[in-house]
Amino acid sequence: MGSRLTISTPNDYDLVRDVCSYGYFVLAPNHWDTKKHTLTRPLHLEEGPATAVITQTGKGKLRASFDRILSREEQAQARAQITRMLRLDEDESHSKQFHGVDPRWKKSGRARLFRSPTLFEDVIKTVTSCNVAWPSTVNMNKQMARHLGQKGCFPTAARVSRTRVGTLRGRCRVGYRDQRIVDLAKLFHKGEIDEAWLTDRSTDDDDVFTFLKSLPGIGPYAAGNIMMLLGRYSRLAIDTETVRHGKAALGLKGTDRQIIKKLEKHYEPFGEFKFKSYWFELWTFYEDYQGPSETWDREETATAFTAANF
DNA sequence: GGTAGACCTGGACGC
DNA sequence: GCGTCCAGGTCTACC
Repeated sequence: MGSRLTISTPNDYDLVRDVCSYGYFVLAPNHWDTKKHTLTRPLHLEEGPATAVITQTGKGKLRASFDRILSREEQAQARAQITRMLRLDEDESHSKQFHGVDPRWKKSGRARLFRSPTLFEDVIKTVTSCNVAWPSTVNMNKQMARHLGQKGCFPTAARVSRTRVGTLRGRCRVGYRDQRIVDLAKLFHKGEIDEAWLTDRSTDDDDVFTFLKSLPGIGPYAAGNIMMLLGRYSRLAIDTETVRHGKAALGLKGTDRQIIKKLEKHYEPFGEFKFKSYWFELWTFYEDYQGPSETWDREETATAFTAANF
């Protein structure tokens, strides 16, 4: 029997709703159990990998059960990673502020977007989502966890920085992203990505955006997406899905360039929460087609979430 | 500052 | 079952 941690959450936290809120929850090594409503996730800790099964035990309370005993230090590390992943740092007042700006989500309570236990994983997952259909993103993450991750964990920056580009391409099927992924891992491993500066509220959004765009493999879309993952929601991450959403859900007309301008204008009133307003609109559209997100299974989304199905 | 073409994978489609 | 086409965001070279 392993360690069990009780984790306090904001009162409005809902594990089912708040985990199943962004596509990364179905990407390896995350496993969402669609029946038991638990999140299983292997974490890198000081003495090696440990897998957590996270369940909601009541209002404001989660339980994380591990497959081995954790030291005191490891318990603190696990808490920190789970807090980041589940966005437990965004308290009720943050949700209320968002719902004040965009009341459409007040009833459902949607306010948080699932992310990864580390910024490195978020950045690599973003790169694997660029210029590919969703099934390839699913596969790249699955293969990286399988071939490079210790006991099924997502690989660390140190491990990826030592990996040959041919291995990433051949085994993990990342294609031309191979060199960019290794270069990003080296930057993280050498400590050249200053996470404290990126998350500091006094750092300007424009400066963060400019810095992110200077990283290998990160363009305007990826930088906008990583800003969301850093908790900065003042920008959109515009890709072909955004344009499709503008046409299909908002009825916008014109060339892609014109539609993008109209989208920027459409989301302008949501100010600091633009990304959330956009994302929950898009998410609702996906749920209308595929059913509630808590019923989505990784393998099913890999086949169901193709452009042809939208 | 704007744009064309290359990059790689996997799904869709035609035969 | 095989071959071909296409979608997807970033990067480089060029105007």
